[in-house]
Amino acid sequence: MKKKEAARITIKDIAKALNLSTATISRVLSNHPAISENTKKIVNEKVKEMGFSLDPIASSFRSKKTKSIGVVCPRIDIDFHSKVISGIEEYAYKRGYQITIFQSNDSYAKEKEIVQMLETSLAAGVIICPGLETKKYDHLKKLDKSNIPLVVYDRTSEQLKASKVLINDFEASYNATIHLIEQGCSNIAHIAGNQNVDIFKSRLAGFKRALEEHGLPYQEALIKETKNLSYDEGKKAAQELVSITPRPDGVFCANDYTAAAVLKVFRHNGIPIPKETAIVGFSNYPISTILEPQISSVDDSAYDMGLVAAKILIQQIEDKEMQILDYQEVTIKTKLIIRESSNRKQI
Amino acid sequence: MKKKEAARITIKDIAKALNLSTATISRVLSNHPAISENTKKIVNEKVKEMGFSLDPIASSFRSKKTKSIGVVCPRIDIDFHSKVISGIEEYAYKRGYQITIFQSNDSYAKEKEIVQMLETSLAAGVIICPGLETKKYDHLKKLDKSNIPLVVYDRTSEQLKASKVLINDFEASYNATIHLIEQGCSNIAHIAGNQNVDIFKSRLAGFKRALEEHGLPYQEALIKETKNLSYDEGKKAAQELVSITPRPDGVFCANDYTAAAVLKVFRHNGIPIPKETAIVGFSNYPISTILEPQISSVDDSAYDMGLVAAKILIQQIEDKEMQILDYQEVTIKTKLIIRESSNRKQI
DNA sequence: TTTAACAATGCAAACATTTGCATTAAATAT
DNA sequence: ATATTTAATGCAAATGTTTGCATTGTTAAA
Repeated sequence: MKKKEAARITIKDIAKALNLSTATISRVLSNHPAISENTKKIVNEKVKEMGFSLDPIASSFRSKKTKSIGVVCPRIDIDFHSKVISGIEEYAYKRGYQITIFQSNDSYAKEKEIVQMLETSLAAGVIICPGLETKKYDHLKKLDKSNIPLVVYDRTSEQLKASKVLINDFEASYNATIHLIEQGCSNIAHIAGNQNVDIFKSRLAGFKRALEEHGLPYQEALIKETKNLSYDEGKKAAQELVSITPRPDGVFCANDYTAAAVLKVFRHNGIPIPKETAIVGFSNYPISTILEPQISSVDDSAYDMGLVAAKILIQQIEDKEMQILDYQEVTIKTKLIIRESSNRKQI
Repeated sequence: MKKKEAARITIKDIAKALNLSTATISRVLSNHPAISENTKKIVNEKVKEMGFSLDPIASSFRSKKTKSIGVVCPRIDIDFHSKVISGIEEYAYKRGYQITIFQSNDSYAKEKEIVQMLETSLAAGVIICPGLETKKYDHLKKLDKSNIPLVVYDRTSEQLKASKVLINDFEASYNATIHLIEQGCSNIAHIAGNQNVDIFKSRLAGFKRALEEHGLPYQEALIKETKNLSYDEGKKAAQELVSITPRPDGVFCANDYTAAAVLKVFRHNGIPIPKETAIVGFSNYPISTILEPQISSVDDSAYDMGLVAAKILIQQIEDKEMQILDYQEVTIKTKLIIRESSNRKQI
C-alpha cells in the first residue's frame, strides 16, 4: 500500500507542453546566449505556470558540478567558528550555494577523512580551518588536483599554498600594546597562547615589536604562555604576575577569558583597574562587556572572515574554467575596542 | 589547454575487471542478500585495490535518496544553536549523513524558501528551530507530504504535529525556583523572556507553580518581562527590582545575561549576593562561571538536544519505508548547576 | 539566383547507478 | 530421470539533465 507519489515535473514535461526540445528548455534555464528572447519568455512562463524547478541532483549528475560548499572546522560550538560559519552561510546562500559542515575535533585523521569525502562528493569548494594536529597538508593539496577550490581561514601555515583569509594578529597585537603604552603603561605583561600555533606566535611578536619600538624592555618574566588560554590558566598566570615587583601596570592578553581572569585576580588584590593596571583582551567575547569594568578587546571580525572566505571561494569556483586565479590572501581588518579596563583618560 | 582529468573509476570498471555485471557490484556495495559470500569477497578486494568509491551523486540520482540532512535555525552564531548543531553533526557524521545548514534570521519568508528548497533537493530529513515570526506551519507540513522526515527543536507549537526535541522548561524553572525557596528565599522575582514564545511562557509558569506549591504569593510587581533577555534589558529590570520594598531576596532569570545584569546592579547597590538576594540564571553560558560570584544556572543541554534530534531523525529516515513511526516527542533532562550566586549554606 | 554565414533549435548520446525481471545453474523433492 | 524450488547473477531499462554536433530556416553577401 505504498503512497503513489505525485510524479515530479521534469524538463521533458515543459518541452512536451511547448513542443520544444528538452535542450532548449535546459538552455533557457541556464541563460544560454543562443536562445531567442521570445522562446525564453514562453518557456519561463510555462515553467512558472507548471511550478517546475530543476532537479538539482540530476543537474549535478550530468554537469559534474554541485552547489555545495564544504566547511571544515575544529568545532562548531566555539564562538569564533560559529561566527565565521554564520558569515559563510550568509554570503553563500545569497549566491545560491549551500554549505555542508563538518567538525574535525582537531583530529588529523578525521580531517583527512572529511576532506577526502568532500573530494569524492564533488564539493564545489572547501573552506577549512585546519585542526591543531594538522602539520601536513597533502590532503588539502589533493583538492587542488581534483580542481576543487580551497580557502583556509584563521590558522594556517607557510607550507600551504592556498587562498587564505586571516586577521593580522601581529598588527592587532601591536596596536593593542601601543594603546597600553599610550595610556602610560611601561611595564607590560602578556598572557600568550600556545606558541605552536602561528596566530599566537604572531600576537606575541606584535606585542614585542611594540615594546621595542617604544624603547621598553622585553622581560621574560612578564610573558606567561598558556596551553589553551582558559580562564583557569589565566588565573594562575595572573596570580604570578600580581606579586611581581614592580607590579605590571598593563597586561595584554591573547584572549578575553584570560583577560577576565587577570581582571578578577588583580581586583581581588585590591589593584584598581585601569588606574594601577590596565588590561586589554582579544576576540571581543560577550563577557568583555558584561564584566566590570568592561574589558577592552581586539575584535577579531569573525563574521567578516566568513563572509570574505565565502566570497573568494565562490570567485574561484566560478572562475575555475579560465584558471586565471591562482590563490589569494586576504587580511581582515581588526578593531581595538577601548573600554573601561584600559581607558585611563576618562576616569 | 584544459587539464585532462583523471577519469573517475566507476562501478563499470570494477565489473569489467572481474567479468561481472554492474548490477552485482552495486549489490555487493549495498550488501544485498542475494550475493554469495565469495563474490562479495572478490568484489570488495578489487574495490579496495582500485581505490574505488561510489559516486554519491549518481547514487542519489538513481535511488532518489540523499544522505544530507537539512538544518535550519535562526542564527548559527547564537551559543545555543551552535551547540545544538555541534551535537547534530557529531551524531549524523557517525551515521554517514552530512548536514547542510541554513539560517533563517527569524524571517518567515526565508524559512519558507529554505524549506522548499530542501524539499526539491531531496533532503533525507530536516531539523528545524522555527523562527520567531513563524506562526503557520504549512511549509513544514508539506515536507511530510513529500515524505521527508522532520524534527523540530526548542521552539515549537501545539499546532504542529511533528517529532520534537525539547527541554522541559516548566520543570527546569520549577526546580530552579524550588532551589531558591530552599535557600530561604520567600520574596522571589522573575525576569521573564518574551511571552509570545512558548518556552519563556513555560519558564514563567514553572516559576509560578513553585511559588504556589509553597504557599508563596505571586506578585505581579516582581515579574519583569523583557523582549530579548538582553543584558541591558536585564539591567533596567534589575534597577526597578532593587528599589522595591521589601527588596526581593531571590531572582530567577530566564537567561544568564539578565542574571549577570541583576548581579551587577544589586552589587552596585551594596546588596550582598547570595546573602541578601540569591540569583539563578538559565542556559549556563560561559559568563556564569566567570562572573563573581559565579552564577547558578540551568544547563539547557543544547549539545544533547542536537544529538537526540539527529538520532530520532535518522531513525525516522531509515524506518521510512515501513511508515511505522508517526512522530515522537523527546524531552531532554536539564540540570540545575548550583554556584555561589544562590548557595547560601556554604557561605 | 546562388552561396555563405549565422542564429535558433533539435537530436541523441552520455553520465553512474539501481532494480524489476529474466535466466541459469545447482540442489532438492518426487 | 523429471519436476520443482532456490540461489546467484545478469540484462536492460530507467532516471533528468546537459552538451557537442547536426539541422533547419533566415538573412546578407556575391
